[in-house]
Amino acid sequence: MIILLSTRQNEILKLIIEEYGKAPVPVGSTAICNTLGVSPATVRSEMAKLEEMGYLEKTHISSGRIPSENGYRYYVDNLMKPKNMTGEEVLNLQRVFQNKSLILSDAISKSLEIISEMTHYTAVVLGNNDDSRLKKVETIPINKDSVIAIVITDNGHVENKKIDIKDTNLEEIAKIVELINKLIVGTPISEVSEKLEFEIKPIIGQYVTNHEVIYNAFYSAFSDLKNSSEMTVKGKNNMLEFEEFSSNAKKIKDLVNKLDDENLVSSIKEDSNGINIYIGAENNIDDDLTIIKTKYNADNEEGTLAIIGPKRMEYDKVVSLLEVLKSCIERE
Amino acid sequence: MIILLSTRQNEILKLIIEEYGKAPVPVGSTAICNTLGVSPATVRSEMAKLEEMGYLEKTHISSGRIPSENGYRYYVDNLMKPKNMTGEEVLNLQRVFQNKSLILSDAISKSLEIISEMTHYTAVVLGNNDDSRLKKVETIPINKDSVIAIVITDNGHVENKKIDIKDTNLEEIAKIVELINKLIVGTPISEVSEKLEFEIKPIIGQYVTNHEVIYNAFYSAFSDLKNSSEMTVKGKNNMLEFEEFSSNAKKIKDLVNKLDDENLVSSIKEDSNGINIYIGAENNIDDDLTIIKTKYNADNEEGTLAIIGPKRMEYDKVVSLLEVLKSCIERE
DNA sequence: TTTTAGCAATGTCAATACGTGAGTGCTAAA
DNA sequence: TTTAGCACTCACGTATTGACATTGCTAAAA
Repeated sequence: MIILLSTRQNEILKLIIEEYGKAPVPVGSTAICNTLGVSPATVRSEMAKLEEMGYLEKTHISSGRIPSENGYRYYVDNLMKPKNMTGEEVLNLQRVFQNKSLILSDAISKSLEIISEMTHYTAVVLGNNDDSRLKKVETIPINKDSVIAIVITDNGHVENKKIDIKDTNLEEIAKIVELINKLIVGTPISEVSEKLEFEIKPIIGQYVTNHEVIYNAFYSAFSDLKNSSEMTVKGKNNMLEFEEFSSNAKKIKDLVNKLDDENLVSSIKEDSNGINIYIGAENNIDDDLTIIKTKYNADNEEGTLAIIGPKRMEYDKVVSLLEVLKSCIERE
Repeated sequence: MIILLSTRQNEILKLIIEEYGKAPVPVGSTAICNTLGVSPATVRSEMAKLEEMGYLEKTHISSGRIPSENGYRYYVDNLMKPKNMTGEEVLNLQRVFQNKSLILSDAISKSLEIISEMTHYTAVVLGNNDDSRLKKVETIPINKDSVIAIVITDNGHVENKKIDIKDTNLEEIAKIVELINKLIVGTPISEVSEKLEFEIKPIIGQYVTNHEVIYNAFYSAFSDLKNSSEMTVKGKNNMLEFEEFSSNAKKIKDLVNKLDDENLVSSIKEDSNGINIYIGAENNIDDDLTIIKTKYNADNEEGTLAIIGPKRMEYDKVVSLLEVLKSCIERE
């Protein structure tokens, strides 16, 4: 149920959000009365109404107001306008994608670095190459004791494992490699481990005596590829410098740990298409943070982009940046 | 100039260091008088002498004593005895190196993880594969627009780059790969970029029209290998939990940034053989930390191990652990 | 009916003061 | 040489205070 606000109330909410975005200090009536052309008392009575409706909060009885999560929600849904990016900033992002020697995931990672420096927020990409398929496996002997097994997907990701060949020999390895290349190349990475287990293992078990070592090496290379959900975080420590956190030791440790924990950040994975905004308690990471994320979907590679910032972050700017970035990726 | 201490003074210094190791609280005379079998007053007069000699400090005029950096230095040089590790702990480390499917650097990284969990300190390895040589390069086409260039060293490290082949063709790439494999395989990684530039580039420049893209891909793969000084940090956030830091927001941010900065940590690289201990100001990272490090030198791979902890860290334990680890690596 | 001026009320923040407890140095006796 | 006793010092936690910002309310003004 959306409660409609008067034009002036909209304006006040927006002003408070903008003001609070500059510094996490409660905004008083005098601070914004000039912009509105009314007296502080008038602003105060409007503020009281906005508070009653749940869009503003006080930190204590005689403090100014801060936006509540509902307030931000209302702002994001009704008040926010896409921010026009200057050509310069957008250009920098686009340039990254014109560099053809970068594979897609590197280009994304580079552009997130740019965004995190620009905004001082934290930028995350979770690639899950769901659609990529096994392109080729190969072994290269490096000395008398070991060979390197190399596994490549059709979107250019490479994994490698060392195989100890003391208990086997090159011919047996060659046989297995041939088998894999014949039977399971083209299989989606997600299924490749199973295929190895149920289609290849029974065969090699019959005529390769010491197949365990080789089997294990490929198995683990495949799992690595599958799990290379490849989380890249840029500007992780940016978050520590925001005033609302920077002098709170406990919060800082908390944030450092949360942003280091791969599982926690990867829990922001499932959502609809488009740009999704999770304000405070709406995300399951931290009530003091907002996470804005979107899926991307290039040819054969999909993933999630996310920008993490304090709740008072510049929503309009981040949304616009993500839109630009997403279109860069998908135009690839 | 070493000032000799009486047996009792040695004992007091050692007790204070041990006590202060448990918690960063100044140690008073009563806390250790029982162990020594003398009255607090006696301990106090000895403490006063130790302070005058520079081995102890007070935080304020009526506080207990804490060890000074000189005190730790004296302890490390004269008092500390290698700590006997329990079989269990050592065994865990050794097991890692018996797993033949791990290349050396992965085994080291895994064992540092064990150590950092065990000690709650931060563990770092700086591998610089000075002696490794180029084993093979290879290209694998993944779609009509691009091939993946793969570069392998004789100690099993693999790098890969995407090459955009819009402006060239597979045959030309094959020629270049053949050339590289003929002419510069076996070259130390450190020299391989030069060789590429001065021996290969002139040749391919003559008869491969669009060689720039291919050349650049290999050049950048080689540089990546060379610069894969591959710093691995385990237990980075452990440091934040030590009482002397855990409630100091500024210090925590400071530590997080320092431990994130690759250059800063890699400045702990050059030293003599054996185990080196840098207490507080002796290291150039942080006056409140001690860094214990040692070089390792396996067949064709060398690097540096380091354990970072608060100044009151368990010196004996860390030294013993590093000795065990070093011998594990060098026995490989 | 809406807006505003005026004012009491309330809470933050920084500075100050106070009491307690831990620990020291010193001195004189054991 | 060691120890008991005592005055002294400082950190730390808990009030106390005053200055300041800001609110809500009320009554007058627009």
